[in-house]
Amino acid sequence: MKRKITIHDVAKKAELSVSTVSLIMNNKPNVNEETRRKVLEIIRQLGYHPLRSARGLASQSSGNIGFILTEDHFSQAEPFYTKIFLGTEFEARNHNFYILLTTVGWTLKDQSQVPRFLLEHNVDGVIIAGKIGSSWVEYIQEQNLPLILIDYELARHRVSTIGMDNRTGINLVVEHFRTGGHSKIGFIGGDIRHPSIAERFASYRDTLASAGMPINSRWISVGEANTSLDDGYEAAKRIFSLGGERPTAIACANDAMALGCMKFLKEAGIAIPGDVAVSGFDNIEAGLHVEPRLTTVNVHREEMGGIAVRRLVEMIKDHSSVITKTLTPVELIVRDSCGVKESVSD
Amino acid sequence: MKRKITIHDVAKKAELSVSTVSLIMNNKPNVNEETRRKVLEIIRQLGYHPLRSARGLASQSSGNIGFILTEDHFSQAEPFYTKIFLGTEFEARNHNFYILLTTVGWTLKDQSQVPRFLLEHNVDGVIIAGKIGSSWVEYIQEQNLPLILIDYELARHRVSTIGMDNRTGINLVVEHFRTGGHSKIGFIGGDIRHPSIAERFASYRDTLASAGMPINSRWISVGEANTSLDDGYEAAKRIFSLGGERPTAIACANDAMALGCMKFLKEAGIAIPGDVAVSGFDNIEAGLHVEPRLTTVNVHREEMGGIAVRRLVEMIKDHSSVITKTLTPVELIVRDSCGVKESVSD
DNA sequence: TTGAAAGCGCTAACAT
DNA sequence: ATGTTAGCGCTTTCAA
Repeated sequence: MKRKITIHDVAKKAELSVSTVSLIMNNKPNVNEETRRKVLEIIRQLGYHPLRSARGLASQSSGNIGFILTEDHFSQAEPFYTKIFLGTEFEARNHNFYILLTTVGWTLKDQSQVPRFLLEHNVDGVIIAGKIGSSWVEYIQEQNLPLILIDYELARHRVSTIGMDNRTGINLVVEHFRTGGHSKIGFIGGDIRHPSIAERFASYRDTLASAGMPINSRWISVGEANTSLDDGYEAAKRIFSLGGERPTAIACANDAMALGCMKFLKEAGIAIPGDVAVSGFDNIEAGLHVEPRLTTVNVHREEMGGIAVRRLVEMIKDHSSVITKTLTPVELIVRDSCGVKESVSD
Repeated sequence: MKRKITIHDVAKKAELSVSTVSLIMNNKPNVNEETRRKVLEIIRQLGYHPLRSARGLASQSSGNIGFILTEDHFSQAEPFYTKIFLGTEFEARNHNFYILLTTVGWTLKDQSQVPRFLLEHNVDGVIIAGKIGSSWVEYIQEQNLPLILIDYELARHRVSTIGMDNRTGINLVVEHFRTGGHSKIGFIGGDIRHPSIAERFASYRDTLASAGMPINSRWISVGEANTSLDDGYEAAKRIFSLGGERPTAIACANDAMALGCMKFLKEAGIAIPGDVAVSGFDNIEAGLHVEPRLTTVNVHREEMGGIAVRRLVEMIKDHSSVITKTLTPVELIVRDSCGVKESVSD
């Protein structure tokens, strides 16, 4: 049984002390270049690799990043947050970190709910994706752990965030409708308490206002409990059950609700985009498969995860606690549900 | 600055030695019940939690499970393997393990390709999902690491696997077509070298044969390089470009290819299911959004991941190296693309 | 049933 | 620039 190769084996073969080898393993300065080269070569020959748990114990670091998602976000059919998670996994490799994933309840009620990776000091920093109770943010900050929020923010907390350019996204949509000849544009928002949704709604209003277009509250539905397909369906039903003038276009705050909206319109015999144009936000897979294909706003989900990891690794390494807010860009994707051809010029 | 609570703090407060506390932490026998209770209570009071890396170093175990995916499986648009991965994440929590994910190339070419978690002994076992080069299996087995394959197997290697009941799945599809009045049933297989696809193809032939139905090689396409939507499209084009009698139903070996097949048929002006019925396999999200909605076979992806973790944890804890092959059940999901209503009786 | 003590393999002060 | 050494916090023989 061949024993595992340790740092001592390397030191012995190099006729040096373990501390020198350790310095080299960790790319520390103050090492003779020749020595470094020699040791590196011996390490290669021996196939030496330091044991993660030994490094962890000695250096009080785990090499892991915790990723926290609320249970309902995790179990969503549409893998919006899953994509973000995979983006973190991918980027983490470039920094020699691994991601530990866990789901939690909405708020931190008692100690038994705390993820094991926090209790066992098995992560060096934490990423939280999506809307979550502030108690979690507070708990993690009390542990002095670097923290990043993705697609969420808490006004009353100093915490770095990665978001997306919601305002520009909806602005592009509404402008696209407007230049395509629409003047009666509605909005389906779902749960307006989510910061991203609120921004999208605000941008809808601002864009209409600055274009001098009418805002009709009967074309707007933002009071749903959530932002699911069913919420979109119900919202559309609400808007189109009202008498009076109807909108000719509906900007939905996400693709799921846009799909629900389309479902209702189809059932009601309202033609898309003939009678009513529809747009979404997020660019989920399903939007490609519906008939007509959904016009939407693309969000770079994997990249958001990647950026979060890069920022977090910075925070871990530099011990810097500068608060940053990063916005990732979005772009309009014109497909068939909006009935407006993309103009050649801008 | 309040120091971290260690096992010594617990021992001191309990007026016992650390070894006794350790025994209790690890649920070992030969401890006085009263002592155990007392210590447990003190642990609770102190809010003590052992440091993962310290346990790891002392016990030569990491508390992690490695999950390996080939790069192309990872980056697939349709999250088939992602679902399996999330299933492992979920189940791992029940066993106090975390999952470390990594992607690798098709074959293990040189040492620098080996995932860091293997080199650093940072996993206690490994799960591989999907088709992969045998060199990886060999490497991991050389390390004496417990290993499970999901949705793949290697005839020449002794390794435990988790699969799905491919034969029953296709059997249900073909029988459904047959009892619905179809007698000319084709098959689109894509990359027949994948064991799951091969089983589905075999089941297609067997079912037709035992029903005494004709097998027409011109209704079959199994020579594609892959199993993507495009492969399905090309396969359908091939089949329907041939002269002579055409099939009235096509069983596709997965949903992606079924979608591609439908795309071709639509473009060719062939009605679904009026002229040709289509079925898939896997039950991916997109099948719900196409028009007509896709009849398919449901596969319990998350559960496959969960079962893999349970088996692997057994292997880790018992040091048992019994080889098992587990099949998860599947079920037919009748929707609109097959034009056959589900019969009330069986 | 409990305790003493020797590591596990590495990092990081401190010394040279 | 390199070496010595004391831990990091836990598990695990072995002894009592």
